[in-house]
Amino acid sequence: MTVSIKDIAKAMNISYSTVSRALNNSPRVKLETRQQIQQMAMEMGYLPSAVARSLVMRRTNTIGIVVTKITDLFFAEVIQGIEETALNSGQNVILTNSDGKPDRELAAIQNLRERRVDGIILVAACADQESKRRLFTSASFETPIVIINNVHREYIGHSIETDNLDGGRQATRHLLELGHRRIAHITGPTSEWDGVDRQSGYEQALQEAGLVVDPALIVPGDNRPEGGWQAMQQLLALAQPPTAVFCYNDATALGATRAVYAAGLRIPQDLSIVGFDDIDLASFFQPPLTTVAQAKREMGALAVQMVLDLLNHKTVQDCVLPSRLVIRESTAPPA
Amino acid sequence: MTVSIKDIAKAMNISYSTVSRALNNSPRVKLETRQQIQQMAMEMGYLPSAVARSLVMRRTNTIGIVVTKITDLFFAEVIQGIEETALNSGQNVILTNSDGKPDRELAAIQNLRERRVDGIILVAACADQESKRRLFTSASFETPIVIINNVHREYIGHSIETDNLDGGRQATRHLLELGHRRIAHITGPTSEWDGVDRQSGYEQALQEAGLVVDPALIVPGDNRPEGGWQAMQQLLALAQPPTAVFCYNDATALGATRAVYAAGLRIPQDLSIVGFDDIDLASFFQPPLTTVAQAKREMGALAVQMVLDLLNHKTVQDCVLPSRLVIRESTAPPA
DNA sequence: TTGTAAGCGTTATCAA
DNA sequence: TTGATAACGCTTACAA
Repeated sequence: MTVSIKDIAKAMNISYSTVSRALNNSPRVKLETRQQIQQMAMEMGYLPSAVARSLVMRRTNTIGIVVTKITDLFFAEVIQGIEETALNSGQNVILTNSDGKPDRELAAIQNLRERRVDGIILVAACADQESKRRLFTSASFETPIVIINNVHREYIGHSIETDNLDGGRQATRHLLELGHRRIAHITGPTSEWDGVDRQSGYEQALQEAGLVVDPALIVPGDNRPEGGWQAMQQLLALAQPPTAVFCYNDATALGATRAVYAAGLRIPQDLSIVGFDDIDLASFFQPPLTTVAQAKREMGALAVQMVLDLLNHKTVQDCVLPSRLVIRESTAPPA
Repeated sequence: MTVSIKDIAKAMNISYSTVSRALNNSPRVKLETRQQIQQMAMEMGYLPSAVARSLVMRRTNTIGIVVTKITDLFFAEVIQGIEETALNSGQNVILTNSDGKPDRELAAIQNLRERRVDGIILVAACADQESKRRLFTSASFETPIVIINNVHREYIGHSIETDNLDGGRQATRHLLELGHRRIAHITGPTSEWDGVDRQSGYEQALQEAGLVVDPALIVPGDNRPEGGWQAMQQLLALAQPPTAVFCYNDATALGATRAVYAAGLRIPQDLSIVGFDDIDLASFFQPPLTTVAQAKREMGALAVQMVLDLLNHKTVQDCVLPSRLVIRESTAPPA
């Protein structure tokens, strides 16, 4: 039922190569017939087959994205950046979600490769190191892959990251400058490097200030509100609870906030909170959240550029983007 | 450079049809050679070409999704539902984002069709009626399309919706039962039918209660926090401000909440707020948001099932899912 | 300006 | 159990 160029050719009694040319607006076919063919194609409801075309062209003009968690607003905003510049470069974008499952991530990458996408962008890889290595050796050279965030240390390749260490430092320094001395940290999953770096930044800032890092004040979260909520409850139950908390990300901060209010305390009067990411929603939190902004759109744009460069065999460099503290109303001097 | 079955055949000095069979684990090739071939394929870093396969199979085993706004958490959660059941049915999923732009939506659909996906799910279509009609006539029958939410009235086809009217009614009745009499409504974009229905539900509930609908209490939002924030400011500036507000969705409610706090008022003591969607984050809002839940995952699951049925030429029915009021802490009797 | 034919990487139908 | 060979729907030399 699907109409092909052969059908059009048959209907018009011409060769199908002419139809192909006409449809591609080649000057090598007389303007008149070209228009007739296009007209006919339209009438017959012709829809070119990208799969046939890709097969012969050996190019799909699409970039595949694998995102770790589609419900994470930080990722969603990065993706918008990717799409924007990809579309402007004439590349289509298809997205797949691994839902934080390493095996699904690997399967998704494999799938995209089988589809012969021109390049792949991993928005926060979650697969383990070993699988990752296999990814970048073996059949690797075929499809350029660039990773945004959460790059494993050993991997030297094509990656874009925020300066997480400095971000963690900025957040913590801000709290120190406000006069806080008991500053807690709710971490992300320990398997993720960005979280490790943020925590290091936190520890560095404390040490700079001559404070000792108190392990009791470092509590694991899960990068979702649930984890922040639980972690904060744990912190509030401490004999000597913190007066400020630096959270792995904004979602964690939201959960932490909830726990604080539920305990009958106020923010920032009784407790200050800092997040990370600066998702669009953060300025609408109650109170508006002080947080460390990542250059989300830029990350996406850069990643696309990197894929494109790789495709053209240009050399590319790993890239670390600066983070930036955004002070809003969730932080204040201790009571 | 990419190795194909022909390369493997050549390397092993056998015909490539045998290779093909072996790789598909056909019993029609001797176990021993089968294993040898698979071994060799692995060593040579063979990665099958989905595009070549799709061309001959005339099946891609993938469902395409077009989502209106990837940063809308409601959509993100629906998508999770889609992926879950699609993957369980052996279908891959590729996602594209129209970012609320009708032309991008249309382009995305066209693109998915050219890729010959087996079916398309529109998560909240945004294109205008006329384009939509064209979509469902002309080349329409090729690719089954089902729409989740925001279905145009004229379109009778394959769609899944929440009972928005009843949802709006439930939300408003809840406020009425608490004793509110001046209840405002912050709408979604007026171009979207789900919003129209929610508003109708709101008006019906008021009328049931013998109240007149005051146009001054109906203010447009934009289905994002920004819109809710602005609308709420407008409402608070009224000579006689409302004591309760029903918002088009949770994001709007978040913005509205912010405006209330910024004005120095409390929720729910001074003003009650109800949202719509029940995104995962809603229970972490401050205060936890009373809202109308949509069956997000079920919608996704149902949509996939519908696509699959359509593919198998079964008849399917439009489907309206019930909505459910979730009472949390953002609503209380008026002061 | 148009047509013929090869080839892209598979699957599938025949024969052998 | 294996091998030729014809599709699938397109692009693109090369001929005419």
